[in-house]
Amino acid sequence: MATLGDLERTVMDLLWATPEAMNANALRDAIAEAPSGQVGRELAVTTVLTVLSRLEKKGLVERERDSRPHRYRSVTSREDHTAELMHEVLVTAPDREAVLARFIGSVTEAEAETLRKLLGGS
Amino acid sequence: MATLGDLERTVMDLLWATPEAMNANALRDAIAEAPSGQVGRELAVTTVLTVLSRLEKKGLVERERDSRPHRYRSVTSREDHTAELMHEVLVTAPDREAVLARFIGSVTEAEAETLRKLLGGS
DNA sequence: CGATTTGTTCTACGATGTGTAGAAGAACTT
DNA sequence: AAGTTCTTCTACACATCGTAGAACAAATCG
Repeated sequence: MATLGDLERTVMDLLWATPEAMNANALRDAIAEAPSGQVGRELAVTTVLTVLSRLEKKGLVERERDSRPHRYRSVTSREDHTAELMHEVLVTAPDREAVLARFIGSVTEAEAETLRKLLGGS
Repeated sequence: MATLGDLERTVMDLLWATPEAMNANALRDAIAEAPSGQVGRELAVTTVLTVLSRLEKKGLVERERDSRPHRYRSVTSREDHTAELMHEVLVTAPDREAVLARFIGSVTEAEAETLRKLLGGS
């Protein structure tokens, strides 16, 4: 289960929020600009680069090696990634139907409505 | 996100599979008896106890302190726990509806059918 | 009750993951 | 070629987890 650290998470949030690829400096600045309510996140660029390398190794990020300040981009959308994670969690249990039953009880009515629509045909 | 280690996971699986509370020795033996395909898991009882304490601190396990060989029991069912985890994952994304849409695409037809039934009335 | 056995808690160490960043190396700009 | 800008290497501290011995507590047996 690919669980992310705080900084890794922050970086992914920024990359997910930005369609274009970003370089390490832009990320560094974005993190400094009150990204998630944190105060004083004046990180060294190398810190950001380290995290990006780790995220790349985890397959969450890919980089354009040709453009000189390398530019980084998330491999999947946040939604895809989250859905995939949810599925990974689901399949850890032998009785998936039972899990889904409990799960349904925890979503809001609006979400339930969405699910009904999505499940409509088939 | 409470992510479990391998041994922690093995212990939880055993506790989840057993309705009655178990003591550390019984768990130790159960782990030794080819619990998950592993070979040679001849653990010391203290190892099991340490893991149980950690699981207790994480709120996944509770113990009967009065019965002398303390007996341990999972606090929630595996299904509840898994569903809760799925929900935790879901709410990490701002656009939950989009996540659900992706998620639906990843479940089997049987599971989709279950969901339809569960969502039926409202 | 004192000794032995059984069970629990404390302490600890190695491995791995993560936040953090300096030092060293590579590449681009004049 | 020299300086500037980036990237990669190396490193360290801290947390988590697997693992278990040592120390301490409780029950049991003579």
